[in-house]
Amino acid sequence: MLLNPKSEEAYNLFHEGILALSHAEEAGIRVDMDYVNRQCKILDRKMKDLEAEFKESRLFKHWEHVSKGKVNINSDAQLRHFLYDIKKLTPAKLTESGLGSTDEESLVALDVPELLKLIDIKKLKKTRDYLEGYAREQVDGYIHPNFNLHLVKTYRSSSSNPNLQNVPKRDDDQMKTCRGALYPRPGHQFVEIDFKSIEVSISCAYHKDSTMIRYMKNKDSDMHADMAKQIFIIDKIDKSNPTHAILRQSAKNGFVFPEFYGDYYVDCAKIICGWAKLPIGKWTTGMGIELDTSAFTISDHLIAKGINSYKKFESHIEEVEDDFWSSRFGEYADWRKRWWTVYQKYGYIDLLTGFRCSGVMDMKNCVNYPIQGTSFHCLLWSFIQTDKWLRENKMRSRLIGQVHDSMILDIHPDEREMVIAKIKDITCVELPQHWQWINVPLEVDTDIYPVDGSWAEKN
DNA sequence: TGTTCATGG
DNA sequence: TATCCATGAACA
Repeated sequence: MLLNPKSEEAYNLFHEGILALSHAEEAGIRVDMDYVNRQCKILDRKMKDLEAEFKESRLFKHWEHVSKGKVNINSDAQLRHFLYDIKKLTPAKLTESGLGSTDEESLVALDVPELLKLIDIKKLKKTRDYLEGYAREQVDGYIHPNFNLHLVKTYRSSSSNPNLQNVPKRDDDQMKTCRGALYPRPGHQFVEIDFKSIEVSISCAYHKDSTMIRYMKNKDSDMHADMAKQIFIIDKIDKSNPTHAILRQSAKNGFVFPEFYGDYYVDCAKIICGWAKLPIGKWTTGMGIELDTSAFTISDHLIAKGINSYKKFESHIEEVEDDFWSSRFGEYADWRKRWWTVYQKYGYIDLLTGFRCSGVMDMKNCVNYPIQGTSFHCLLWSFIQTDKWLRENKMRSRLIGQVHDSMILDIHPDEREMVIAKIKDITCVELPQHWQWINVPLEVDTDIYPVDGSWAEKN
């Protein structure tokens, strides 16, 4: 990737940035190697047991028979051949190159119970890979993840050896096993500070859409709840109601974000149904998540509103999409068109932070790169100021890493409140003063871990 | 070396 | 015209 800063300020951001990141690399993160060794043994045992069970199954015996006894259960190519060529099952989806997919979603869709064991084995193996990485990379009980600024075409960072930016978090078992290996220095505690929806905030600096700016400025408004109301045709979203929370999540992760990144109604309808547990095929009453306390489900509700088939739901989402881009966020849509036109004319686009993206881009790249890069630059600028402040004030606390929109610190408890207050000032006050094109308030979330607690022990 | 899969934002 | 950006392992 070619770094192309077009201003002294852009150059300086990365120059100071890589120095600050190198301080975090030098500090490193403590690894409990006894724990790593114990967990690896436990994982090995679980994988061995599952593999033995899998090899007892009729499915495996058939596989073994047709492959002349040379089955490699780690080979997706062999599994694909067996499932889709030999057993003639129909793949739920295809890969990029048009072959039958063997990812978790596709295997689950085949509804073959034995394959669930295979999925579990793969998951345990993946977990083990993280632990092996820590064992391989640790020096005197500390890992020193690299943070790179020269590898990503959007001008984000990346991390490697080991990668600190993709440590499991969503799956509780994987999260506990992997993050449970990593500790702060003795007597210290982890603190993570992350920007709330930074990409949405930064998108406002580019498109200046008045409706979206209102959403970001007004704490009582909630874009995702409003979309949930429109998508599911309900009057009100009460976030404290667990069912409503799922509907809001469906709207956020199945419609709003996919639309921002360039997806369209056909795929959005599918994702939303995944969240709401509605089938893509035939619809009847009594399907999907339950609304309220009765056995009244989301399908009952939608059918009562006239959406009595999946196809009708898809058309409904098409209308929601049309309204989303032509009415609700019309100024955002206009900006995307203008931005794409500029790229087609000049062959490049310039970020508000002074970096230039060029090379082959499609429209989605053109409208997403500047937002992704600039959002990270907000984190990087804050990281640099925090690093300077901690060093100038001879603090015992230090920055140890960064995950795109969050800073990770190893903090001495006596300094905790002062450090957190300073970082809140840097991120939410100093940063918008430094870059005056930031046109909505910025907010952060703070996660405080116990003293001497691992990265798995979030409160 | 390219593809596919899994993990994160 | 159909979700953006990464790293890393394993296989063919």
